[in-house]
Amino acid sequence: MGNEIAGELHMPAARRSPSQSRSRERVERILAAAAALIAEAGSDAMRMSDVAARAKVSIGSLYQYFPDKGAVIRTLAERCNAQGRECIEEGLAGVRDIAGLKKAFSELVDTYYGMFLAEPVMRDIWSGTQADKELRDIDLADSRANGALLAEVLSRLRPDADPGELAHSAFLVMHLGEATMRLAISVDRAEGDALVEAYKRMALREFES
Amino acid sequence: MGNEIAGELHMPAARRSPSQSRSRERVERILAAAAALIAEAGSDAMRMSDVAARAKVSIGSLYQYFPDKGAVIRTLAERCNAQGRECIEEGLAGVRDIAGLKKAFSELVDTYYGMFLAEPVMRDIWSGTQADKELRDIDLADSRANGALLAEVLSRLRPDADPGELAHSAFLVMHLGEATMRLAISVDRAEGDALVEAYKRMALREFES
DNA sequence: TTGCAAATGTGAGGGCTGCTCATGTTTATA
DNA sequence: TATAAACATGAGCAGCCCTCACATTTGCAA
Repeated sequence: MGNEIAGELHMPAARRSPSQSRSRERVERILAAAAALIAEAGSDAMRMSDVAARAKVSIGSLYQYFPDKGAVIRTLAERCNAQGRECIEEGLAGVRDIAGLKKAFSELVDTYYGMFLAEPVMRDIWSGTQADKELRDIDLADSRANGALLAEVLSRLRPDADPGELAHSAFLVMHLGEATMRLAISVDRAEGDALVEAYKRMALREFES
Repeated sequence: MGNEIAGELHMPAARRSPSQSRSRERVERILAAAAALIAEAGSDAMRMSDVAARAKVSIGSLYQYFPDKGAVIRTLAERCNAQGRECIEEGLAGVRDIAGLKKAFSELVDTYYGMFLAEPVMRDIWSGTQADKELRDIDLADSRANGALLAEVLSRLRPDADPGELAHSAFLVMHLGEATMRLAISVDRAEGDALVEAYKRMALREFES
């Protein structure tokens, strides 16, 4: 509440801002330990005491940099999102026409799907435990940001269309993309692939007309 | 694990099957108390001790009918789903052509949206805490069941189309419908309405061609 | 009605986990 | 080298889910 300290790169909910390089390293060790534990057994089974132990840090230290367990997970989540956003920005960068957008979007979906399949942390955080309201807010902000990127391209390619409607459409397409990923990794691989393909068809059609 | 007792109407995870009418009443009181507490502060803040107190039942009794906290929530969730499924079955019953399907689907989406907006329990369970893996499985089964209803109608109206593809498409449309509802109630009303409209356009287009 | 077994009800307390805080240690600065 | 501020530590507190040994009620046969 009364924290006036400015957030650094993906250190949103820090209780004490690490000003010495030693503690920067500590924070990284904590996050690495948390990621490893989540990859092993999921964020629900992750115990704060285990995180501290694996990071070779006392629980007290842990709580000096993260106000609670959720904050650790949220920090990891935001790093995942930042990585994803970078992909999207890159992918949409050179788009010149609708055909190009379709191609770029299609490839982006595949890339994202691959990331969801390969990254246990990403899978756990987004497909799994969303108990935290703040995590859902982060998810929402992510969809919004990604939707804005898409909407920008779309409104450039279709200047005659209503910008507001375009924005809603782009937001929804991005959000439903995430939902599709979550669904796809919850079922067997073959069905997941088919569902992702079905999503692509739906989304691409949205770019036409 | 070793429970051979058959599940009754929406009593899936019961530890002891209520054979006396008195205990039926008790179970209903427990569920009503849980629903009320969820409506007030969300399932995350719901304490088992509070549920027992409000239902005028001891905690021990509570745990005779529900193996754990998740089971209470899941039972409530399945009741919601059953209610929703009934709506969908009714809505799709008289459909004779694609135009009729579009109209029925559009109305169904509005009905569902209204339910999400009005029912705090539904909102909490589906948009909120999905910490439980088994809850997500219930969600998935629900989408699948609803998707099957839609796929049946679709394959009747378009006998030439590939049934497998149709099934995937219907499953996805239903699941993304839920995702859209969750999204819509997370933002302000005006934007939520617009997003639901955008979803409808996307979904209806899926029924054509 | 009475007596007995099975079903049902009870709530103090066990166990686990997130988190705090009083105390000790290291670092930066003069 | 002295002093203050930043940083580190881990025993223990608080709170919650759930169990279990014991009490009560119900169904039913004698």
